Amino acid sequence: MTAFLKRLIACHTGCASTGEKLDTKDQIVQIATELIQQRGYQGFSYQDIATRLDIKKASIHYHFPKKEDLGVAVISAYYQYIQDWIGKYDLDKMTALEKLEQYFQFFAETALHGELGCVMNGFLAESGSLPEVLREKLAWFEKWHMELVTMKVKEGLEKGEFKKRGTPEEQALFIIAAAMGALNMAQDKQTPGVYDIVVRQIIESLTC
Amino acid sequence: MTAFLKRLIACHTGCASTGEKLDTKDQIVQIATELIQQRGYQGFSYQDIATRLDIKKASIHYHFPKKEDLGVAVISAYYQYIQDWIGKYDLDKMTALEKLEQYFQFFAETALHGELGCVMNGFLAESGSLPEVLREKLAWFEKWHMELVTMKVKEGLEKGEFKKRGTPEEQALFIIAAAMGALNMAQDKQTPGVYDIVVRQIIESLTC
DNA sequence: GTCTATATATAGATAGAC
DNA sequence: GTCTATCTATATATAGAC
Repeated sequence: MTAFLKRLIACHTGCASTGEKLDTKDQIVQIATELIQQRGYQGFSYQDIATRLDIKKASIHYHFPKKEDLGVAVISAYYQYIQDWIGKYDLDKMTALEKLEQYFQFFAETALHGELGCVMNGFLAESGSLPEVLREKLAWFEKWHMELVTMKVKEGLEKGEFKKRGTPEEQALFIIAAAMGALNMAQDKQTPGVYDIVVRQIIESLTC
Repeated sequence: MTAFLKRLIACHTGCASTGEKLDTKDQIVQIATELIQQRGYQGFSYQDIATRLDIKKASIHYHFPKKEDLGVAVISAYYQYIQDWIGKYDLDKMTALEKLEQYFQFFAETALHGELGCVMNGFLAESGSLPEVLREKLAWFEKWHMELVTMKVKEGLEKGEFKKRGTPEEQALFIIAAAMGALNMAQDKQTPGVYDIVVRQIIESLTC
């Protein structure tokens, strides 16, 4: 497990006892991530973070002069987090389906299995009022995200594990949309286990 | 076409020429809906609406004393809008698939086929900071939404139009998640036609 | 029903001391 | 790197005149 992952999980589970000391800058990114998942980008303030860390707002401006700098850092960290997660596995020994299941799993863990929303949704839902630099970073992430899933779909099709429906890109789009939508729905706590249910439906529709 | 639908579309297409005069209260709800789709609930202010209508903030407070009152009204209007839409059709003569396609179509129209995001996502993505009354209204809407789609799935299963995968509720959850996710993804303008692509994938996975 | 005026709180951000 | 102090803008909301 990578350092950032440890930190993210440590924070999500109560900010305690990983034995690893975090510097303030990382802690800020970590807390901002969580707040964006709960409230969206505009829904958190430097004061919220300052209160949690028991420091002052001005200290946060030292690390991230503008709020959009922090927003960009959150997306970068999230990207790195996923890359690290993937790096943990021996991809050569896995089937395409196992790789896709792994994808669903880390997607779920970043949201604590529905306790929090999808990080990207916290930005996307407000994209009409996001600063340009954030919209660009968001587009950059989503492009990479699409490529990641498209690769997995292509592999599954080549190996005959997945059923072909439209182009691989279209199937990837469908997978991402369903997974993101499920994480978002999980937030209103109406249907426990939405995410797992939706993931099972996606896999079934891909394989049989 | 119902009055509200006319109004909503009129607003979305430039607030002009339906021949129908709207009262201020309806116009406020209309504009708030659009702003929530673009920026989320916290992303718009009474000032934004006042500027568009060329009135003062205080006038909006007359109609909706608190912002959460306006938020609740937006959800109610959206519910009514969908009900009215459904009422336009002769449901007896339609197949289950046609009914589902109709559902996807009005879902798309409320978001101008991807020009705007999903109304509910504008709330859901920020649910961690929503006033209690709004969270309740949101849950009420989503419960109804689920029942609506579940009914359509059940009908399709009974008629043999849809393939069974898990329970009808699980299939409905999957359909809603994918559709909502697609509308949200459409906002970053990266992949033109995401919504239509995803809808086609959903239908294919249901029927073959 | 809309206005002016105002209250109060909080936002993002900067300057400069330690 | 964190602090105090402060600036400026804007948010939600209310009171009372027209």
